[in-house]
Amino acid sequence: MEAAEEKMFREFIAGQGLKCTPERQLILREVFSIHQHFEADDIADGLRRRGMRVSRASIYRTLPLLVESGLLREVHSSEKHSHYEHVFGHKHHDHMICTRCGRTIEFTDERIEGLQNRVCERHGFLSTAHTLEIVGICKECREKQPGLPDQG
Amino acid sequence: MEAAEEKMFREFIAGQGLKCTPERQLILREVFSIHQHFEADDIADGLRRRGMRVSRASIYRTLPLLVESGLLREVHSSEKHSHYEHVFGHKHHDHMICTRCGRTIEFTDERIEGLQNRVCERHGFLSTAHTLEIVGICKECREKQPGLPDQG
DNA sequence: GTGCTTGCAAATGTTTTGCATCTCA
DNA sequence: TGAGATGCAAAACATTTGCAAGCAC
Repeated sequence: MEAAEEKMFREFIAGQGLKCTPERQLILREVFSIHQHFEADDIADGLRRRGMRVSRASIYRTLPLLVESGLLREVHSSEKHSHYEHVFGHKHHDHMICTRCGRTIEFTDERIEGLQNRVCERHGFLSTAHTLEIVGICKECREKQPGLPDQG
Repeated sequence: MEAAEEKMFREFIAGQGLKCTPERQLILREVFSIHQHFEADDIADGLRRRGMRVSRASIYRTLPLLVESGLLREVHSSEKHSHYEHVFGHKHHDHMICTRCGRTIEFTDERIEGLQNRVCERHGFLSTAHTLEIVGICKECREKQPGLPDQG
């Protein structure tokens, strides 16, 4: 049976008058087989490892489609190249990123979400997505290195 | 009289055992003469236009120093290359970015800030910075094109 | 004087694009 | 059958780096 994200993508593709090619399906499956943040090259590697050959160009052409369709979103503002994560099948969440160890901690806070909506309403802004990233030093790294300041 | 940001930078530079070169000062001044978001190339262009020659390499080497010193921060998660904005002399704020017209609306919400700090405390995370970007469609664009959904 | 900096040019790495060929709808 | 896709290789960019020469401290 077809995965729900494949159905969604298929519908999006059709709705745009585009075509559902085997390459796009392979990319989609690979994308949803990775349960963490990834970049274009991870998809290329993953497919190659399984012996499926899809050109980088197609990957770079497909990822924006997945973002447009709402299945993916871009994350990680400070990195040099684009990173993505699933949207579909994952509850919305935000990130805390540790600058010491690189760990990413996901969190959600309904009250923050609510206040964001209020801000949008106040400005007449129709929100389609948002990204909240807090960078700093995680608990483990702080414990490893005492003497760091308290909450800044 | 020397601008406050120059003094801060000078102190940071000295504190790191680095040197205060004319190139670094030119870059700093150019950075603080731009009152909007910018990228490395804008600095190169600006300096060139005024007949000051500083190599791109020096700009790329200096911007990270300005970020480290706390005078700049990186913004714009979805763009391909790094964008910056002043921190010094500007109250912290977040962004709403319109996908129709590209407009950036700055806002602050003390309650959101407060909740972010709470989340950090709860996770034992020491926050050094954060970025909140809401993307969507601004009031003006919505009014120009009725029929868009309400708050999504 | 020494070590950090600079500029240049070459290298790197990611993403985009032109084009001939192919294929889904 | 025709618009849209693909793969390839080249191009386009942004950013980094090695190195010799220069300059701040």
